[in-house]
Amino acid sequence: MSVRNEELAALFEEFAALLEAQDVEYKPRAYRQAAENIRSHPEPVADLARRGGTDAVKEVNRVGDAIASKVVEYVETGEIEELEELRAELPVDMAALTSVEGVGPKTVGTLYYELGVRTLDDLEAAARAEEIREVPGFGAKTEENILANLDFARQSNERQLLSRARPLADEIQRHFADVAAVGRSEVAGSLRRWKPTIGDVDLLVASDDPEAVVEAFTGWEDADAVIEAGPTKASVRSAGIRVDLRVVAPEEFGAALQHFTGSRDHNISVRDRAIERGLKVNEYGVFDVSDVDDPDAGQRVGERLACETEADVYAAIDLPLVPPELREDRGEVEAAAEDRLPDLIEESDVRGDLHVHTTWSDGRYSVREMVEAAEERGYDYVNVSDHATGPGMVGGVGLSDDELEEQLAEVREVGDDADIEVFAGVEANVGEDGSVSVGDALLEQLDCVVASPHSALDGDGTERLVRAAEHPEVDVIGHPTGRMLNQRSGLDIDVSTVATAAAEANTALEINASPSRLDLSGGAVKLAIEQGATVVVDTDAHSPSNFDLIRYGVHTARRGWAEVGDVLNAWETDDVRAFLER
DNA sequence: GCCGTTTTCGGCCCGACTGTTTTCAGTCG
Repeated sequence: MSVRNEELAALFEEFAALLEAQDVEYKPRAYRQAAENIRSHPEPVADLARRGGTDAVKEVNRVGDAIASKVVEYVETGEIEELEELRAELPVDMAALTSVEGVGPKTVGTLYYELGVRTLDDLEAAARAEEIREVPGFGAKTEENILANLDFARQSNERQLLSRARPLADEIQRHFADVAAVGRSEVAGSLRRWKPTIGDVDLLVASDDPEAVVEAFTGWEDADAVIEAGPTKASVRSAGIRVDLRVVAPEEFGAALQHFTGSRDHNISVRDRAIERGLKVNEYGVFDVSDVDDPDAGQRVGERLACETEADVYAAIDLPLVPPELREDRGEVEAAAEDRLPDLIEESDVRGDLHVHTTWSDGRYSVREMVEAAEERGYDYVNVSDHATGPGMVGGVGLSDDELEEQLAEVREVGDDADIEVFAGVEANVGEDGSVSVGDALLEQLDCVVASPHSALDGDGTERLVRAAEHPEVDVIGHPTGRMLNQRSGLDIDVSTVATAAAEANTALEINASPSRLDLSGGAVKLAIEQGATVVVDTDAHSPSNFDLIRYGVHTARRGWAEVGDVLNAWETDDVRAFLER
């Protein structure tokens, strides 16, 4: 069983917290940044360690000799000696304890040394016994807050899917629409960057009367609890999701939006570039501090160059506007500086969907209904791709070759009546050995064959997907890793290897737009495109309303730097047909 | 611990809020 990036990231986050608890400076930040970059690395870092040792692991941004050798040590031995030593000195359940709102590494350290608190249960017992308020630097209020936040920490440490967070953000914005003090309001943070899962919802509001906005926010009917509320900033919990509000002056909205959209690492790159130019960037604007003795003397020191719009902020450091989806410190600042940012695909560029189900398998609408829905959306083409029977298909969902043959007749008939191109397809299963679960004779009759892994979804899937991609009748590899967000991480794949094979075989790699999948991920899409592969954004629709999920897929494609030319279903019908026939 | 068109040594993003304090540490984003 291979080591997952998530597991490595958690280790280094624990490392960072243990160091921070002991008042170590700077190292915690280095460990946290490394952890974050390992987590979001599109390929298993453990594989890098096995294949190329520390030098290969150092390819990960912000990972140097020391952390790389710890990765190798962990992959080889299952342990990191230094981490074990730190754990021995501070034997606490760091991840659980710091998941309590308001409890950080320093607090964990103090409560362990003063009261012997090691677990959430210890923490609750100490709070109930009113022991925490006796510790120097703590008081009754802190103790109450810990008790109030304990239950929430116990029940939920999952990140939220976009499909929950987006509608919640929309809901608050509707609430704000009736508040006179609210000027412009925008979603910021990871939600605006369309990360597949988000920790909280960040909202930014422009107003000359911030306190009225905070009041309207904390008084929002769906706010279950107020976490904090100051003059310009407040946080509430709603439906188990933390929502952070920040209110800024209208003339500083652009600088604030840039700041609160992040990512943290992107902003560090932006600030580094500003520092090179004698400038300072913060949430209030870009300032020329070259003639200022102490640039850190206040929030608005020096001559302000920009702040009204995000474009002004980037222009002040000689960059074009960087789209939010690219702001992950994956080379976008360098690309912007060299004027080679991609011309990203947009939702309106999508011309069809190549992965759609009907009542023939587990869809809830007929072939005709799904085709009509695609027509109504203004699509030029749609591929009917019901499940074939095979590995991973349970409960009689998948169709036999004979049944597929029957369905083919119906799809052709509907296609004859339709104003759009109707491709006859299938979603076949990729077996553990990379074989495809439908007979070649039938595959040859079909226009567009999607092949997806549905079983044995762990371990290394590279060879398996390469073999499927090289099958002459396969046109699309559906949800390549089979991951389900928050549930299973799916196959480990060497994206470059799979993408290279797919590019040579004229097989497209799917970006499955279902919010619980988003598979491939944005990082993997970027790698795939760099290898020359074509991607396709599909909704895997089981009903007409599912076609709306396309936006999650398009934004994932944008996170992968995809342009129209990279995305099969942004092409015209004839070009798609030509690709499928190759 | 990481990193380099100011550096291989000496810096490290930066500000709001809270609770505990008489000026600040910890947490969070």
